[in-house]
Amino acid sequence: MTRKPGAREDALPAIAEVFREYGYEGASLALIGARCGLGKGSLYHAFPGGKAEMAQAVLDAIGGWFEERIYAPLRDDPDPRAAIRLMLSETDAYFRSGRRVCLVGAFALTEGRDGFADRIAGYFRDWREALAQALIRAGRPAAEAESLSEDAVLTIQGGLVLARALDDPAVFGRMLGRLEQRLV
Amino acid sequence: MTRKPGAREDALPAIAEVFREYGYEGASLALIGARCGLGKGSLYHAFPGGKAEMAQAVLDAIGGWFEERIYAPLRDDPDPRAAIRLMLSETDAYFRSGRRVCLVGAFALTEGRDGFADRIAGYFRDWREALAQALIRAGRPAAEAESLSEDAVLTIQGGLVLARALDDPAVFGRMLGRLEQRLV
DNA sequence: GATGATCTGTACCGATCGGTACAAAGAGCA
DNA sequence: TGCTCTTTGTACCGATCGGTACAGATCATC
Repeated sequence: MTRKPGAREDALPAIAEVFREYGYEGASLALIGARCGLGKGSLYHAFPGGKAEMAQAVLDAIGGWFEERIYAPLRDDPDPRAAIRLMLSETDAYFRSGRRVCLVGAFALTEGRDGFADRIAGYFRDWREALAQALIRAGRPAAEAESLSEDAVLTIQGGLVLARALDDPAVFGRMLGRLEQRLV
Repeated sequence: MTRKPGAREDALPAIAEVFREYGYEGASLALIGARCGLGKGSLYHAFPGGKAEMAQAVLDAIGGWFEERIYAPLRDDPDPRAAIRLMLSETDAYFRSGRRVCLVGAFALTEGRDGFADRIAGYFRDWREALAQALIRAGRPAAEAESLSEDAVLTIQGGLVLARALDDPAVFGRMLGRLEQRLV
């Protein structure tokens, strides 16, 4: 009888997009409801914890997506170089070649004291560790892999900030190109 | 008779800090007033345009600081390598070695449609251009200078995001170290 | 001290915030 | 068709939002 889990998953992408565009504070429930075509009743039925639960669910969904599509191959793919190239192409696709902003990064800059800090830190920590592992498996010394992976994760975030700030998505593409040279 | 300009300048650092911590939407006038010890009356006397004017004034102040301390030396210092090292040390100091967040970057991720977009874009464009000029004067080919300067500006922003997300300021220091290797 | 302009604290405005209450609507089962 | 439980829209809550009005405090000047 319970369609609840389905409704939750259906609404998540729209909610994520609102958070992405307006930030946590700027994303009002009225806006969220309008964007995913749900009244407050439905919204609070799917997310009894309100706005905070919506944000946590969105962060979890994003974390799950990256874990499955990027981190897991980075750790497990028998060809680590292929996994790294996959990471770059999936990253390019996910962020729409720089036209989309990283919600986790945006939350990191403004929020943090709302119980999101753990998820935010985990997202970046997992990314860095998975990439470091792939680099080591590709034959890099451990110290170099640590440094390179931190640099890569941070560079992607910076690329998103700058592409958005200059309103020039091409920044993101050029950054990915340089990253590929450094990584493979 | 008019102490207005003085009061404005005095309040700006506190206002900037509130915007830095809470973002534009999250920074309420009550919070701003409390933080700089000014009532709404004084606040609106100094900034008749309200919150938006406060934000613009803060962005202008930040832009002016960087112009004077970083961009101008980058363009004019007879020793471009020294100017680049100065940029790195001033950047480290300004962002408190990664403990402070870049307000311009934070605004770039969430806002933009409030008339701040020009100032935000200008801040990064000026930085990139000034650094490219220094690199060219230091003997780099133009194409390489363009690429390196874009990479540097974006890397600094990424370092701030990651340091904040992981709650680990050391990320910022390591990033500056790598940047110095690439630039000089 | 008196005067006139500047500055500031307080009260208040309508709008909107996140969140709750609840009754009507919808869906499965008999 | 009745019955039950889930789902939804709407009205509403107190709190707070950004912003305004304005009276009283403060100050320079004479």
